[in-house]
Amino acid sequence: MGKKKDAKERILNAGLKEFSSWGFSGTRMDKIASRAEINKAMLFYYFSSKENLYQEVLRHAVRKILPKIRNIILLERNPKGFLEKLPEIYINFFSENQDFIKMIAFDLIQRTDMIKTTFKETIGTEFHQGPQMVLKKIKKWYDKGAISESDPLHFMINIISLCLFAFIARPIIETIFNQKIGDQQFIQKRIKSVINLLKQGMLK
Amino acid sequence: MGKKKDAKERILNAGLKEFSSWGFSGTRMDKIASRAEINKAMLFYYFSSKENLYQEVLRHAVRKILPKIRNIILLERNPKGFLEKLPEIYINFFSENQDFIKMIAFDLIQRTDMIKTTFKETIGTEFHQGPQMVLKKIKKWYDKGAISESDPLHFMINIISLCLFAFIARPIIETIFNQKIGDQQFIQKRIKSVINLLKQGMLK
Amino acid sequence: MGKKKDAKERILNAGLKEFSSWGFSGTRMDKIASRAEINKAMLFYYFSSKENLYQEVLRHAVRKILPKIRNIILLERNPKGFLEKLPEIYINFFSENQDFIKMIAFDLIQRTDMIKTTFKETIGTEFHQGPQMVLKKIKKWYDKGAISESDPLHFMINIISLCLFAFIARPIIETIFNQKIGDQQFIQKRIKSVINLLKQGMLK
Amino acid sequence: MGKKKDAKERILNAGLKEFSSWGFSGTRMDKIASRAEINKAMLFYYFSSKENLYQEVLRHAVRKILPKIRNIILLERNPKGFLEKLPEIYINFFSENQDFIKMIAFDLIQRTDMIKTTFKETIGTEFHQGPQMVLKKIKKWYDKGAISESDPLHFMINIISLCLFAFIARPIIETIFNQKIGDQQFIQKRIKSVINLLKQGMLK
DNA sequence: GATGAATGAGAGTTCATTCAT
DNA sequence: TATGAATGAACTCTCATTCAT
Repeated sequence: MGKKKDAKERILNAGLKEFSSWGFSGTRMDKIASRAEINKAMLFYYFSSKENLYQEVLRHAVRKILPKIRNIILLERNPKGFLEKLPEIYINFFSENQDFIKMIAFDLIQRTDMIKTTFKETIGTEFHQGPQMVLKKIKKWYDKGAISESDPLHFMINIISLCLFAFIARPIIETIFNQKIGDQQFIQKRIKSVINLLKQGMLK
Repeated sequence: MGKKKDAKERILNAGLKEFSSWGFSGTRMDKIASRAEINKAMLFYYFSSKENLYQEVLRHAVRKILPKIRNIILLERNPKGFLEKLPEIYINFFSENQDFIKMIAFDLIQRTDMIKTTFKETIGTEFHQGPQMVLKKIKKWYDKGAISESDPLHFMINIISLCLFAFIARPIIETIFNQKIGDQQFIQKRIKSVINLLKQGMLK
Repeated sequence: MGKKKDAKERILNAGLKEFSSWGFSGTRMDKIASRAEINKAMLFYYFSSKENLYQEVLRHAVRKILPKIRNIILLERNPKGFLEKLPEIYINFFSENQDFIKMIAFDLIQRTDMIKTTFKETIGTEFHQGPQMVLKKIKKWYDKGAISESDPLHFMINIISLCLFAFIARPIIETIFNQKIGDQQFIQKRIKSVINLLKQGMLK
Repeated sequence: MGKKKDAKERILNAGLKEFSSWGFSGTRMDKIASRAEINKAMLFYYFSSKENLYQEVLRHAVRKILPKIRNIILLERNPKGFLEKLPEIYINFFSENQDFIKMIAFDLIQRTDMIKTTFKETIGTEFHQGPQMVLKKIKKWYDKGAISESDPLHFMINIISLCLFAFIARPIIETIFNQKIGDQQFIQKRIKSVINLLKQGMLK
């Protein structure tokens, strides 16, 4: 019984690695199979098609990640705490789950509809009306005069942009500014810089 | 008006459109050919391989874009002006050149080395020591007490993240927050939000 | 009776037929496939490329043939027997393996290095120091005054030329001298003529 | 006027080099063009197709060669002179015209009918009934008891085999016997060996 | 569940040949 | 004559998918 679950899990992990490295069309079923140490035909036995495997991998990853994010977003009641805690959690999380980020990034660029659906599904079951509630909460903060950004959407976009973008663009940043970005060091600095900017820039 | 000489240019444009939509392996040479209204064999006549065409498209795009960006970065002497002008120029530029952004994004995720090379080449000839000079300038601003971010690199990353990320992540933002992002409207708001955040958050 | 295991063998045979008829570039993978009664993709499944298939066919043929030749060459101890037996064996062998001859001939003319390598490999494992020993043996015959040709290399070249060349040049001979060469009849005469010439011409 | 003839001649020479190196299907029109320092379209202007160019090259070469050969064959009246002179002339000639030999060899293996035709044509106009007369002459020698080979055809095949084969098979001989064949040295030895063998082996 | 062999549709690439000028 | 661009058919090779065992 253990072996079976193993196989599916191994395939999903292998799929994540491959899809995140090569994108959908760049990924080869052979490579997933050999990475998962499984016969190629078994991929189809378990997941019936590349398309479907892709979606399952995405779903699997999204499902693993969303819960970790929603709590902070939903529970934190005051903006200062929000802006102090979110970046740390996000940045650490992203830096530890770069495969996942890459896969989503690929998907965002290319297959708009699929990730929309996947998120909707997962949000639907996991999140309920989370996002709307977050926006409402932020709106209230603004109405109370606690923050300076009037549009809750841009409030969130600002946060996410600052936390996430560096991980996608790192190679180009390294090239342009000719600076090797050391892992841990960079991440700690990034967290501090983002928190400072957000607090000074959006709190009143 | 040289229909003939056009061919190369037409191929490069078609290539940009296709590669930016489908990534490297997802792109079909047939589609590039028909988009460029040209016989498929001509692609190979001019560019000898898909790989090479891809690189040329990237190079072509980078070469077209870098010059437009460098002036503002290099010329502006005071941080307030810098933070007021850059976001507008960047965001407008990105929103008008989404193909290019997508293509670079694809490449960033997947083929780190190639884009590094391409940028180095182009920066080498176009930019000279621009990036280093920018970092020095920012450092000086900090030393004079004009800005609050001590690390020039993160100063720049903050700016670029806020300007660029929204264009990549738009579909997911639309989904999560269930809001259709109207083009012009969104862009104008984005510019304002970013400028506010940056000025309030990083100027002293 | 293993239809499956046959596949590789069938491909090698079909490859020999086609390559020997059309040369490397003249040969079509489709034709090999259909001659082997196999899906075209299987060629690549088993042999990965045309180039590689070609080499395997060559290797396969060389490996099949060398052993049959070496025994006579190595075992025969006196020159009279040598010159009487060799031509018969060679000529019969060549006439029954014309595909192989043609393929090697093609290769000789065109791709010198490859066949060198293939022979070296096969000789290395099958033949050990056979050729050198043969030359030494012939040298001894000359030293004892048993043969008139002082150079062992030309001794061997003479034999091989007389046995092999007619099979390559048959069409041109037929044309020039306007004589249809009947198979069995021609071969028997050829054997006799060669043996006579060699014995009378090189034995003392 | 000079330039024009130049072009055709240059193409024919380039064609000989290429066809003799790569065979018919292995030869690329592009390479012939660039070797002849001429635009590719001009090949077709002058020779209308690859097939036709090939035949012209063959014809051109055959026409250049046959006359040089026929005189000795036809004029020499006694077998001793015949067997002494022919090998030297043949071997020298072959060693100086290896391209031609290779091209014919390719053709022999592959496109039997074409070279038959080409030879017939050229023999028809240049040679008249030469070959038949040679065979008759040899027959007479045998009837007079001057030679030991009763079949004139094999008499000729023996000569040609010994003179020509070494030039085709040189690479394989070098490999098998692990001996580098020095050009001039080898040729002189070859001539001597062949003459000795033929005289001792076929003269009475 | 598991495997190696098989398949068909299509991808990138090549090449002789032709066109426009 | 001469050239660079253009074309279409064919070729090698790939890959998701299925079959037989």
